[in-house]
Amino acid sequence: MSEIESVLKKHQIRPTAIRILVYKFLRKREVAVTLNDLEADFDRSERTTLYRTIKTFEKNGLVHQIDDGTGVSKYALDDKVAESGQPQDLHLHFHCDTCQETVCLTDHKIPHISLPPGFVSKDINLVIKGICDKCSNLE
Amino acid sequence: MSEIESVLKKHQIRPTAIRILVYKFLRKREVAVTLNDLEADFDRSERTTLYRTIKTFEKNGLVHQIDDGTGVSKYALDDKVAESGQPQDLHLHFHCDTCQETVCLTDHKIPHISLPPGFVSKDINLVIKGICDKCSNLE
DNA sequence: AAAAACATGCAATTGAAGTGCATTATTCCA
DNA sequence: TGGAATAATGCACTTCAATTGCATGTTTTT
Repeated sequence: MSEIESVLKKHQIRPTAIRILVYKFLRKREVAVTLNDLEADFDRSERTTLYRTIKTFEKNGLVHQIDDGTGVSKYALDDKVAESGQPQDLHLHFHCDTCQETVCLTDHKIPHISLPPGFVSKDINLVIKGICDKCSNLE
Repeated sequence: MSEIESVLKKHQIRPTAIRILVYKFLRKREVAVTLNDLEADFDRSERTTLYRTIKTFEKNGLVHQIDDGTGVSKYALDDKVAESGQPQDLHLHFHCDTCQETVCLTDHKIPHISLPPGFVSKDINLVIKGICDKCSNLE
């Protein structure tokens, strides 16, 4: 059994052909991908199948969904999870206004933010927009 | 001329009947509103007109758009701007999973976040999800 | 008062997300 | 093993927010 298959199985995901391909695709990309990105790379496959594939990955904690404010959902592998089995720590996302790419800054933990009395925090979404390292070097 | 009219004019917005009503509506609400909220309160008026009204307000710095991750855009008055003419400071938004309302925690400034070399920050979107003060008191 | 600029209303389009259902593939277990 | 049960896939279709085009109505300007 390949390494990829065992990663999927560890997450209770049946390693079908498409799922393995989608997983490989996510691995290959360092940036978060949209459903359209997937579709563009998988002419042979159905949008719905890709949609459900990514949703299955998400449900089983293999990817996380990113809302970067562009109005289109993006997804990225929870690499740490894939290896350790521990849920991915909260981290921030950076969206580049130039190349439109969104990346996980996995090493940048979100600082603790105190809330007014009565507010209970369960989840945090932090997206920073600007110019990414690749694009700023091109200027 | 009413106070509202002068606020609109200060922002180069012609104070038409609908615009004044929309502004009043935004004032009345302490939470961010969706287009649907507006529409529900303005049977007489057209969705498109409300849409364009809010977009005009946004373009002229009277409201800011909030993406709280629900997939529906919300809008809230830039109160400070309305008074001072200065752009609203970056602040965080809180979305309550219970009542589904989103509020601006205007007094909570977003802490400085250092980025890796090459990344330039232009804008920050920080949304915290959980239970708001009203809903946590009800438990 | 006429022309120009802007606001409004209605119809229609777009695009992402999601659902229903029939078909195909895989797993389970007698 | 073979057939029932379960899950995955493909296709069509729906939903819903966002947005645009265009005709009409209203202000503003001169």
